[in-house]
Amino acid sequence: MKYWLVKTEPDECSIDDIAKAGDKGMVWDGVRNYQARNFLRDMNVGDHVFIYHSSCAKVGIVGLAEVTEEAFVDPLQFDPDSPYFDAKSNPDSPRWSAVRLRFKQKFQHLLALQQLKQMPALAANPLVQKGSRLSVVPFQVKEYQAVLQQLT
DNA sequence: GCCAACGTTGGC
DNA sequence: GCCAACGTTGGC
Repeated sequence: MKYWLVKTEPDECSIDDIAKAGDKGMVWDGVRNYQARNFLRDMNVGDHVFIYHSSCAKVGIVGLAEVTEEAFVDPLQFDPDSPYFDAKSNPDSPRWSAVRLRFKQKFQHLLALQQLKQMPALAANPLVQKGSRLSVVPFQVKEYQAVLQQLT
């Protein structure tokens, strides 16, 4: 099993929205960065995924989800009405992928970016590095465990 | 709203 | 292949 973190703007899709989606989970689409896409494609069913709220008042890790469907073609890239439409994506070899995520839990407290930056276990993680804009971030087992420990 | 840092595009 | 210009991300 692998561990990840995905960023989301709570105005668009918050941890509560993921919770509301229930057991069917929700399609995690709209990723338009190659490095992030490649990480999406590395996800396997059962992997754990931290949910991180970005571009908002309370930035940080808010909950946990799991992968319920491995990478498939992101439909929005072929939808001209979508902000995620990509005219240059070839249907014979689609550029962008999506996964399906299902809610596991919402943490009682936010683990703020400020706190994450102070954790030695996360020092090497792209999430806390200056200028990093990666929206899908891999977590090492020890990084994952350190986050969970910080939450208890 | 500001702006630093980054990724992508496209001319050459 | 270089690199300037541009658009986007995301913390503050």
